[in-house]
Amino acid sequence: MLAKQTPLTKQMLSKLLQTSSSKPKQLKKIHALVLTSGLSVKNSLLTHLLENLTLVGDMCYARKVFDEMHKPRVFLWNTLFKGYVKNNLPFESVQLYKKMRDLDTLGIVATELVMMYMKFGELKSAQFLFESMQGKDLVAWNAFIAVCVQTGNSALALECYNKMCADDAVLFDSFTVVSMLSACGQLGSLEIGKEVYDRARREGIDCNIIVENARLDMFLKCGSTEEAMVLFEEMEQRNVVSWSTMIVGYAMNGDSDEALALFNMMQNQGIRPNYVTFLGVLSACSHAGLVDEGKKYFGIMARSSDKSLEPRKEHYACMVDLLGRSGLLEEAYEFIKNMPLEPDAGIWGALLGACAVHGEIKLGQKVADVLVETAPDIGAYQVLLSNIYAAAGKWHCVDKVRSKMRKLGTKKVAAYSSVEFDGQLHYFNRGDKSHPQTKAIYEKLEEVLKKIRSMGYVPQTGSVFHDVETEEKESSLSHHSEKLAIAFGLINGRVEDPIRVMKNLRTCDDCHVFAKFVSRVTSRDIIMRDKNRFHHFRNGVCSCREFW
DNA sequence: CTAGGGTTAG
Repeated sequence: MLAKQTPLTKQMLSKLLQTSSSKPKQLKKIHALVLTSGLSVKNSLLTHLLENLTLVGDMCYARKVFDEMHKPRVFLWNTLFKGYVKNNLPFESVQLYKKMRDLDTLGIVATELVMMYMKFGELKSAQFLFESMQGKDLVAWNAFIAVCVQTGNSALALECYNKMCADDAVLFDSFTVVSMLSACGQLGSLEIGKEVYDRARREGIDCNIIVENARLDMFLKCGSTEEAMVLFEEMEQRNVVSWSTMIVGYAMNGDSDEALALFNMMQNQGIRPNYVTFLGVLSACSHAGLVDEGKKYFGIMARSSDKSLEPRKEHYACMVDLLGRSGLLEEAYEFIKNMPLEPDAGIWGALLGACAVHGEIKLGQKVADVLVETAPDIGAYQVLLSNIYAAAGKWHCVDKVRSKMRKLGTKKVAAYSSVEFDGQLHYFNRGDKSHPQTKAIYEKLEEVLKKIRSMGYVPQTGSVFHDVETEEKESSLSHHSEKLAIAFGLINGRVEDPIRVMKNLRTCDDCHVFAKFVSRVTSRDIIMRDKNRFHHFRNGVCSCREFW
């Protein structure tokens, strides 16, 4: 009764729409109320309704409401698109996109949508939409390339860059260059990275500090600390990102002394370190086993009056890594238990990694149990646990972990290595026979194995995690992806150039020993990047000094 | 009312 007599006001409707968020039926009722209220229906009033409908997933009704709107603004299109993304309806969104095609808001919304798909892990949808976009402008191309790199799809970014270069309608700019240098760093593609940069120079693109920082990072991620240092010294300006890039890069390349020296120089020059800088410093300590120094720097952060330098989860993970790697497993465990932040999978993962390095079964098991709860979908942790069991010869436990993984559908990431040659990346899996030079590669491998065996190389069968006979273990080991990659490098590269091998996972003991021997008998430098760090092999010695 | 792209770390 009362409701009928009380005139419905905009404020009331707006309130109503804001508070009722989760019941589709209620939302439809309110919509009816809006339509019959006689109030002039403004888009702003319908915005909440649209948002709520997309939240509850009633996209059909959301579309109906949207179609009733008068000249919807960009953000309203966006709301609907976001709804489609969230409810995983790529085809509807493309349909909507086609409708939008005649309007001038086209590019902006579609670009944002493509990025959103990528960030949701919907690679196929993102590609589908991106390719359906007609007359893409520079920003659209750049956005796609950038988001590819950000989501770890650098190979796709490279592909896209080539397509963009082939398209006469767009020219690239410094944004493109930065993303591409970043992509080349990820891929370990030194030649292509240089090519991109040289082309930018030729075409008169303004190579500002961001471009140079990206190039610096590219050199370091490709293991070329020499070129990075030359560039760093030549740079007209250096900001905190330049310094941090150097510190992080040198730490990753195993030169902790240089990393810490850079940190001191930076402070002497009055550049304030930020939290990323400290991540580099801590990781430098970690890779060199400098426990006391690491604690010192962590203490500096914790005591700093600068709020932005308060240790974050990543710093705690670094400390766990530092303690654990140095064999202080119990201390690392206590450190986690006492930390003021909620430990995440990355922190527990660091401890599990350390348990694996030191063959610590009991603690490893405990940590793995925690990780099954917090990150059941990350196969790497289960693999670590199973490796710990395997190293101790507890094969029935290995089987248990494996069958559990099978039951949960947890996937292992397959190991692969790559080597760049002649501006082209060559990929190898374990036991790979797909490369056109397969025959020559395996012959080279045999030849080298024979030579280094006579010099005392013994396969480290301890790093085979299957319960098989020794002979089988050796043959399984000898075809690891990094060995194939090294053999490929021996055949193809110039003798004076190092062989740069990029591996997606941690390398094994045997491949590490193998690379040392090979660097000695062939007099070639081998630079190997694994998931954690670089190993620079020269004349039978590795830069890591056996601590990794 | 605003609203698409870039560097270090994860």
